[in-house]
Amino acid sequence: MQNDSLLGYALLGLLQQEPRSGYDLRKIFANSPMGTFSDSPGAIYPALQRLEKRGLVRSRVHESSGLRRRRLFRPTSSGKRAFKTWQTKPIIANDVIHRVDELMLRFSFMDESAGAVHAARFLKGLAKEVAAYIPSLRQFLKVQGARMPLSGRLALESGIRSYETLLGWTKSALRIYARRKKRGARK
Amino acid sequence: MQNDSLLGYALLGLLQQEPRSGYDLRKIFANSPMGTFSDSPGAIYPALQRLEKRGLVRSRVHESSGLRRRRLFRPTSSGKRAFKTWQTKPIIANDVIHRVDELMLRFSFMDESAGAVHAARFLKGLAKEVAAYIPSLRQFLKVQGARMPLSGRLALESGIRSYETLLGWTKSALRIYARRKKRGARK
DNA sequence: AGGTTCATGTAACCCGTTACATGATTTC
DNA sequence: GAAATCATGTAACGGGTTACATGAACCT
Repeated sequence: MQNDSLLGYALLGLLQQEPRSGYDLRKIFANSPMGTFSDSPGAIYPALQRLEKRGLVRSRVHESSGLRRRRLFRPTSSGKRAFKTWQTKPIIANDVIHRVDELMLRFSFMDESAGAVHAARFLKGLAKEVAAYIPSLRQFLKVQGARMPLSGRLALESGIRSYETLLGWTKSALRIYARRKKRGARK
Repeated sequence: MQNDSLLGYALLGLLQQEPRSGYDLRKIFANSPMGTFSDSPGAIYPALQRLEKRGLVRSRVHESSGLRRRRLFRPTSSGKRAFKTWQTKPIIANDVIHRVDELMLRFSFMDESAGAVHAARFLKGLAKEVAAYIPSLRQFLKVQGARMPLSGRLALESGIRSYETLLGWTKSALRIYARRKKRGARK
């Protein structure tokens, strides 16, 4: 089933690396730059319950002697499928305008769950959409800039720069995948 | 009387430029790169009602002959005060980690509602916090990079680049305010 | 006269935030 | 034996999304 929050996908992605408990996941969000996700129990435990209810993960309580009881979650095959579907769906213009965070999350787990071919395809699609969006921002700045206050203009300029940076990143990332592919083929 | 969503502040900021209707505001969100806000009526009209209930804006129905009836909103003095307080509060580390969008929104309306002095102060504070955050991301990449998949590493690299771009932007924006101040003084 | 745009709203649903609660285990 | 940390949860609240509803004015 569709209808999962970003947090749900982040959890699914992390659980695909290895089985983890809710507490493990909270620590990851608290101690790593991974997304901007909340490490609060009120977000994570309900999200795990929803994933389980939808059949995307299953869990088992571990009571290793001497250790605290932990409920370990792992994705089901249906969960893996749903994740990959979400991850590899084509990039549309609106993703670049309104959902850059989601795009980066999708890419973060690309190697592990979809492979290098999908990673390269993703980067190409992203580069295309970003390259298409930047001129429209420039155009807006050119047309509307005069009647905007300085700080507004500068804020827009900041947005443009950040998309330019993103575009540059996709290109350098693509080069890395290309190099890797060549080396792999040579071996 | 705190507790306002980002959308609430965006609306307050726009209403400070000139009185507008809900429909005006929707069009702005639909047709400008302003934030990533929703232009859906289900978001905007309730948000305006909340602002009015909290005394931050007031509204009046206009029935100019021959025109459609429009409800025009404008900020109250208490609304202006609340906006400026939010806008000029000191920048903390967590803002840079979790709330860059909010920071840019605060800055967008800086000239109009707080003035150039506050704008420069804001940029200095932002530069300081961003400059402090970047090394910790680099450190994380250095320590954890080896055990991360390529796509994860690249995603993190993208985040670092975007903070570097933001830092560069704050500096160039600061130069602009400095220049402007000098020119103003010379006059 | 009929379709489009203007303009304002409401209701169900989902989910994140904040705060609270509970108990076990480790640490000093 | 007290405090901190581990570990899992729940409940109230706020607010955004989606979808639906309504009617007036404008266009052809």
